[in-house]
Amino acid sequence: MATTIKDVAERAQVSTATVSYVLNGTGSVAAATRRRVLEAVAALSYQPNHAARSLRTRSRTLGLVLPPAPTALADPALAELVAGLSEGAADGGYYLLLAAQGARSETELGAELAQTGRIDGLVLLDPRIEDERALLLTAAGVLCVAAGAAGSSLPCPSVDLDLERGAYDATRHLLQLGHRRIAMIALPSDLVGSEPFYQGFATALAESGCAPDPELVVEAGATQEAGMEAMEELLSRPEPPSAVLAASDILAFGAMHALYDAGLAVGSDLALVGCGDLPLAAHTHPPLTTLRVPRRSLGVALAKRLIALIERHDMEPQPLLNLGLMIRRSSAALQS
Amino acid sequence: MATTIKDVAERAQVSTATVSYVLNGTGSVAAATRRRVLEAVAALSYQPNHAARSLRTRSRTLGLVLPPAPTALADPALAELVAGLSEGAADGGYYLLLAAQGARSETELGAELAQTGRIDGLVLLDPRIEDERALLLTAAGVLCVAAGAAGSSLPCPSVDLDLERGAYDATRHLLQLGHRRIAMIALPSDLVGSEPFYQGFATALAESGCAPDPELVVEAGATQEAGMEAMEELLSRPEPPSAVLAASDILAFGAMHALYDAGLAVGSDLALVGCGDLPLAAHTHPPLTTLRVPRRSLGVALAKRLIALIERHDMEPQPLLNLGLMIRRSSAALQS
DNA sequence: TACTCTCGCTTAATCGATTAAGTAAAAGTA
DNA sequence: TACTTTTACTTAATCGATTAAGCGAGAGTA
Repeated sequence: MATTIKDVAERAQVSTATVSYVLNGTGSVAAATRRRVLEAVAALSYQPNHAARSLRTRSRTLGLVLPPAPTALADPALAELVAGLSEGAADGGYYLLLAAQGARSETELGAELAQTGRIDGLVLLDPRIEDERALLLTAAGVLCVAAGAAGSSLPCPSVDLDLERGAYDATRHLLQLGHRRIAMIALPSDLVGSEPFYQGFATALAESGCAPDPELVVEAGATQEAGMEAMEELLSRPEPPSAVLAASDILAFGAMHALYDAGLAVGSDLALVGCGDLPLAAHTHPPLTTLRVPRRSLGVALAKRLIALIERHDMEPQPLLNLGLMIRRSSAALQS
Repeated sequence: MATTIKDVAERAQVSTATVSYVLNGTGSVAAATRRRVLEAVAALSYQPNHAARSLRTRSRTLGLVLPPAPTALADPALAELVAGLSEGAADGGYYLLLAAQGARSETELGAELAQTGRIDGLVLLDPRIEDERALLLTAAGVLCVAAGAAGSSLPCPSVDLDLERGAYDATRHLLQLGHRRIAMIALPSDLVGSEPFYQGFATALAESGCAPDPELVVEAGATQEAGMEAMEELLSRPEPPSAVLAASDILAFGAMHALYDAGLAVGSDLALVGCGDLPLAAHTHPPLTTLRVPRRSLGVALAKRLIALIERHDMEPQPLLNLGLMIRRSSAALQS
């Protein structure tokens, strides 16, 4: 039998209410009594029952709905984020509940988890502009935070990456290497991150006097195949680029593939920069220059933001998380 | 306000007990009444409160303690397994609770989660021989399953990979390519998987008449560095191997590094086979021949096994999960 | 002195489900 | 017919915590 608050109360010669007051720091308890209670707690190694507690209060659990079948390559990103989430949750005395999205939509699942009191709040990944999930869940009273991008008008708080600055830095890097015809392979434009990323790219170009050529900006999907096709498209331009910024590593991997097929050497013939710094990025040939996303920190920050929302703490607005440019051999100085 | 069983009872003109009987399929309820209840449930889109339910019964939650700071490279493996776990949990009406291991040991955390009724059972990864966690937790009455290897004498059930067969197949593959001096880089020998893996290796060699040379079997750690050092050691032998079987992809990556440093071409100068089929394995140069571990299925099977244990279902012993040999360019026919 | 507060506790209601025990009516049995 | 049994429910106890309400005793105030 697990020890209950009753056992503790008996041993400490007080009522269960007093034990609860001591443990929660509510109520007023004499120092001597408090000590007796704490001794009893320690002696019995008492841990309050979760169900009983959350029947009256919160469940102290954050939720995350896993994408139906994560692309193998995308996994490390998720894993790191999840690790961060559960770390941030733990710091605040929370746990992380993972739900596999089966037949039901993320929205339905999230709503159910919240309504049954299993979770106190939900983390939304890859938010989109006018994100339907965020709208419906927030309307249903489910607390949410999104892993977003600054300036997005989501109905819920978000923790934001400075994608604009990241793209700016990456583009500056290419400019400094002497490139002028710089292309961009973009993610679907309805992802909240797409706009700021493009902005950073465009700003850097504008500053150096070369306006972005619409011919050299291709919106792709999110898969490696999409990156490959986008690269092929860029290569078929009358004046192909000498450098390419891809909005994700996955897209960059696809682009590398297309370049390989075209007999072009990444690095020397064409500079390529990705975004994400997946583990794979350091191991391609040549290793991929890319923007490192602090995924673990992002996870931690998301958890903390959500907990603050749940507990109605005020929270100073969080700074944008910076992406660091990892310079590797896929981006080299312009030849010829 | 969330709708409760009381609301449903009122609307269906029955007592809350009847509603509970209908929903749980216990008790005997007239068809007409059952229909009225189900209608009310649907009309109010009622979902039983989790805390209240698990106060009387189980929490329908499986637990997993995350390693403190997962190696970046090892992550994709974990991610896929976790996806499988939560899928398997969902199939059985369970969810997956993730706990970040902070200062406290996995054993302590697991015991707490179980004792507070947050989880009904725990999944143990990378079990070792005489695994302390499994021993202590099982002794404390915490239900566990381990991702193990056949024949291991863990105090809890496990779902097993056929590592012996996998290593056998991989070694056969190398033998068929004409290799005779085949080395093995092993994982720490206290992991339950190490012994069967070596057995498979040794059996294949014995069958073809060449006994394993103790000089060519190196026990390494689990990191890439360990793999690199092990490979260096093998290369320093008077008669170095022409082929190497590494017990994990990570070790193989390290080995590739060492080979690269030694100026040897993987594939042509020396054949290399890994185990795990991490996403990275298909993208190394040359791509790594490796044993694919069905991580998702393993996760699903672990969840199902644990749920059976929790619900005291008898379960026919599960077959070993097979590893498939993914033949890539790192293993080629013996030169000269 | 008489009154009001505050302190330190206890009693008991409560959260929302499950389930043992009880009961009236219908069905089966002798 | 008179009984047992089964069916289809209801009532109320229960899980283990939190917390509002209550209550003496001692301190503070007029």
